[in-house]
Amino acid sequence: MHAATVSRALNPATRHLVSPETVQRVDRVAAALGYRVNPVARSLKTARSASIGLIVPDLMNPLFPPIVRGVEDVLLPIGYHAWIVNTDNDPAREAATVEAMRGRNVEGFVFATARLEHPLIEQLDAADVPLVLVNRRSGRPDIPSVTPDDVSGVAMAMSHLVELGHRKIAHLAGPQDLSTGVTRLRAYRQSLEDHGLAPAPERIATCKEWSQPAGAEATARLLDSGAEFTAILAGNDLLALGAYDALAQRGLACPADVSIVGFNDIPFIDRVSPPLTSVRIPQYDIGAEAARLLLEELRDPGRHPRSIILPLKLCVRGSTAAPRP
Amino acid sequence: MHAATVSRALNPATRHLVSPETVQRVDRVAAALGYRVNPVARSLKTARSASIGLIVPDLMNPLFPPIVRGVEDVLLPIGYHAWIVNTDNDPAREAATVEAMRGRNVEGFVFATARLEHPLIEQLDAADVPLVLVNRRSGRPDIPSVTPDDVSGVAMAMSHLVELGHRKIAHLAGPQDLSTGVTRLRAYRQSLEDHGLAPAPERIATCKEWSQPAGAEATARLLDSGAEFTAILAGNDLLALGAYDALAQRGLACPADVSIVGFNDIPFIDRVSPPLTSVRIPQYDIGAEAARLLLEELRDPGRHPRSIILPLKLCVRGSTAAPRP
DNA sequence: GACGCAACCGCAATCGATTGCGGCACAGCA
DNA sequence: TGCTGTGCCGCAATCGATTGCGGTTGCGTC
Repeated sequence: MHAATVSRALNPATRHLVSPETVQRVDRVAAALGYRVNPVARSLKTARSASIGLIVPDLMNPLFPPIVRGVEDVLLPIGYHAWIVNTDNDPAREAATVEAMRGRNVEGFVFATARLEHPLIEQLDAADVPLVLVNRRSGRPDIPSVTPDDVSGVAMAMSHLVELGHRKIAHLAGPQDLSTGVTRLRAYRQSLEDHGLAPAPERIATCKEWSQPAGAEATARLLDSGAEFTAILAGNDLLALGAYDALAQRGLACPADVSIVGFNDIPFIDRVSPPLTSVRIPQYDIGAEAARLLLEELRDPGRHPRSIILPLKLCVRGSTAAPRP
Repeated sequence: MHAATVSRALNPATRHLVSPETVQRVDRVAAALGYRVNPVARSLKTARSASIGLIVPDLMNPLFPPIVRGVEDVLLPIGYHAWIVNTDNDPAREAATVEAMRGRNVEGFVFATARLEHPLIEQLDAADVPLVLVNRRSGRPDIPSVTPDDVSGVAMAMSHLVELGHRKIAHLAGPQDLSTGVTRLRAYRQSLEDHGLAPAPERIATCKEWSQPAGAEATARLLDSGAEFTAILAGNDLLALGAYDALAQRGLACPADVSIVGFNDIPFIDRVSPPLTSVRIPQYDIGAEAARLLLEELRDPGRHPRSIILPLKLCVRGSTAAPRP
């Protein structure tokens, strides 16, 4: 019994090259010996690994764990594994990680860290490395991605505020080097126009990062500038929490003085005080769809790249109310 | 120039076997060619991999991401990688994962999933696989672990309640197949005794899992049973949130009617209403210490196993107050 | 009975490193 | 001059699989 025959018998793809009796014999002996193929040796020979890299900026941001779960739940049943790493938004750390993963023959990547300008991603794409972006996109629209329908989400949030009677709506814009930040800001402007409201640049405050302190700082800036507004559309939930802080510090009440809408609907955000009205993003589905997309790419490398946009839902809670008359 | 020489020149541990001039020449050429050693080939030959496995029950539980970060931040600077997987508390999934990781030559494990009875962990330990348990321990005290000082934590929480004037204190106990659940329950009983309070079994409700619904269900059981209490010591924050729900459903107010103390101090728990008084666990440090412990084991396999207990801190917030007179 | 065709299996090369051992050169010493 | 010791380096085996190619076997056909 030669090793080559055993190899063929054990591999479903080559099993037909071996007689059924031999296959059976191999199976029996393998089971008896507790034999397992060595993935490292296999990977060395085949340059594959049954695993993909999952690049996340920071797992401590509650937005990402559900995405991770979505990816895992699609991959594990078919014997694939996801290799997860945090980058802390540090390009050097990201590059080192990607390098290490490529050296270990990962078959593709899911990136949750895309920036509009992202040389590493463009370089991988140019090298025909299968990859899918999640949540955020890069500036290159031809790279496959799975993202929320930010435009509709903002539109829903804005309509909600307008219906409540708000006319002066401020926006805490996210980082403008990220697609989410840019898209939501643009959608905010568009939405103002759609509702016949005048644009008011002084009601827009940009945050350098998606964090609570950044949100607080930006809100404080708005308040200090003397801009008038009765509601805030926050670029995401963390910024909204920061807005809570800034308002509280000024003795302003939410929603009595200012209504706030968040974005993402992260876990537990329905438990804060007041419960945050937020646009729910199907985080788990984003991860799952990304994994499926990547698997398609792996199976059929020449395929036309495809991107997916997932629908959102507005969750109305206690942070929004009609403005003071 | 033979491959063997190059190998030796590139490896810091064997570099002294090669003349300095040759080392320099190799370095130059390697840099010029952009040559990287192939980790897969190296791993096949050496049976090492510069990576460890990190087994987590569920990343969506906010307790775990900081632990993951702690582990990563210690490993990455020295060129090691952590390979993270969720098990969903499913032993089969855990076993499959561990199997896959061992096949890929991970050098050790950090387990955040330990149960008191845990055949897989005992089996790995018996096979001299380096491993460290975090957050929870197994029934075998000789297996290295990094855990919070649950006993002191419970004592602090209980003292806080007693000082406020509470005498009838209930406990939402966690799963009794987990060390954390058992230890905290025991510490609760001990603490009653220390304060000269009579034990009251009817004030203890056990939860099958660390989840919000389980906490709500257990609290409802306590309320339905007619047991008297003015405060609840919850086994962890999720159970405490569940208690919030159950109280609210009965029209009871926290802390006016019932004070609640949580455990873990997960992110954002200071933002719920009312902000939860909770025992803070140094999650990041747990992860970091575990990684350091594991690295020690790898460097010096014969070493005497060591466990670490980290101190806790009580964060007093709005969910605790003096009982109604 | 000779031939052709499949089906099946084994040989040996290959993936890219690591490492024990032996050989060679050169220096030091008698 | 000859011998020993040391420092470098290369040979070849090895890790454990995969795979192109060629050889063997068995069977059907003329």
